[in-house]
Amino acid sequence: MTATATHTRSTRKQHIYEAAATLFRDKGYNATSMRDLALSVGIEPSSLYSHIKSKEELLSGICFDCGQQFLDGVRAIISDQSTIEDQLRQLIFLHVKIAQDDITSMTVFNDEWRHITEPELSLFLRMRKKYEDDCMVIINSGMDEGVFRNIDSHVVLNAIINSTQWIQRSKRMLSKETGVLGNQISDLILNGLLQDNN
Amino acid sequence: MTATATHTRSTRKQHIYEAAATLFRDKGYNATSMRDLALSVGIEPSSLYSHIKSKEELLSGICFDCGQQFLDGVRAIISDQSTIEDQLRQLIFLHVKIAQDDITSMTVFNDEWRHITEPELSLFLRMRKKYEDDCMVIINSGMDEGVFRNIDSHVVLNAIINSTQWIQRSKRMLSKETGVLGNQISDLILNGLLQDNN
DNA sequence: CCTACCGATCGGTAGG
DNA sequence: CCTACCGATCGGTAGG
Repeated sequence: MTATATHTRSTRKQHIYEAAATLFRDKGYNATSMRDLALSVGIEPSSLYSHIKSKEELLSGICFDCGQQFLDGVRAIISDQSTIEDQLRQLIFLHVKIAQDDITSMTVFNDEWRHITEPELSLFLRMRKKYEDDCMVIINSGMDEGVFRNIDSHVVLNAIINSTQWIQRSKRMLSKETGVLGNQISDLILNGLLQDNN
Repeated sequence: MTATATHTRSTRKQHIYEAAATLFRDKGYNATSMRDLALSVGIEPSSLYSHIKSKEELLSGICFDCGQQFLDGVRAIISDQSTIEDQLRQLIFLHVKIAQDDITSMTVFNDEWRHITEPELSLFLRMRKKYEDDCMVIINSGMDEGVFRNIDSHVVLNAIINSTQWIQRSKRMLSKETGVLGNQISDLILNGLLQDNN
């Protein structure tokens, strides 16, 4: 629904966004120059400005798009009426899937968002907070129902979010099947590392 | 043991390193100018070069120091002869402690190391790899002994490393007592989120 | 530790 | 989409 949402971009604009996401991922936002980007797209640096307003617009556009993917995902999970354990599994799968499929957006979303400036920064942080709150609903429900143990919910939230964040940097994990990897991470978080001593 | 190890720095040099670590943490390496740093230290930009060789030296120095802390820590854990479960707990405590105590170095170590250039970059990556290998020794021993369940050890390693990484960005977690927070994270990773159904 | 200064590079604009 | 170009800022050096 944002002004820069994917489906409203022309093909060329889309191409520029994807090249920018790749460069931001590899070199970081500040280390990527508009000349780097132009070279990667195959036009002169000044020609970029026929398609985009500024370098900053690229960054915030990428971050908002990725954030929207997470928001849509968690809302679909909450509204479908599975068991709480299953919802937590789905939440982990959502993270694994986005990390594997949308690798350029994901790294920028995780690492480079802090270079967004106001007023977009506040909007972005609000979006991120809304997402975390939605995740918290699942975690807290599980504790209320007695399905989950009573651990500081912030610790749990961050364990989930961060246990999938490194995937994007590991070739080994990117090529792993989403279902297998998702189950391994879910299993670790839900059942723990210790062998059951029955 | 590195040439830039903390104990070999003069007080002024030390002051510059700490100011740099804080700025790199807050704005990122590329967005921090030597003029920013000079202002923070209270001298003219060019005067910085009486104490340090280059901006890059600051970055790699900070990263190597933090890496050394981790290496020393994990080696102490391995060489002391506790149970495997206890060693894993100590490993998580090590991460919590460094994240809470050495907050400026830690963020730079986690986020900004990729701006190190060769030949230091290779050295840094080798150091990081050595640390991960040491951690793997603990995880794999636990699985061999049958104490830990058989989960992809890379998944486990990253869950541990990343489950403590976010601490540095949370005021709430920085002010929490190390022992309490360390136990909560250890408990989650060792026993899982699910309530035992006895 | 300072003044003075350098070449390189930056994001972006004018005008077509 | 290009040529030509701008003011600002960068990391770093010379010389004292």
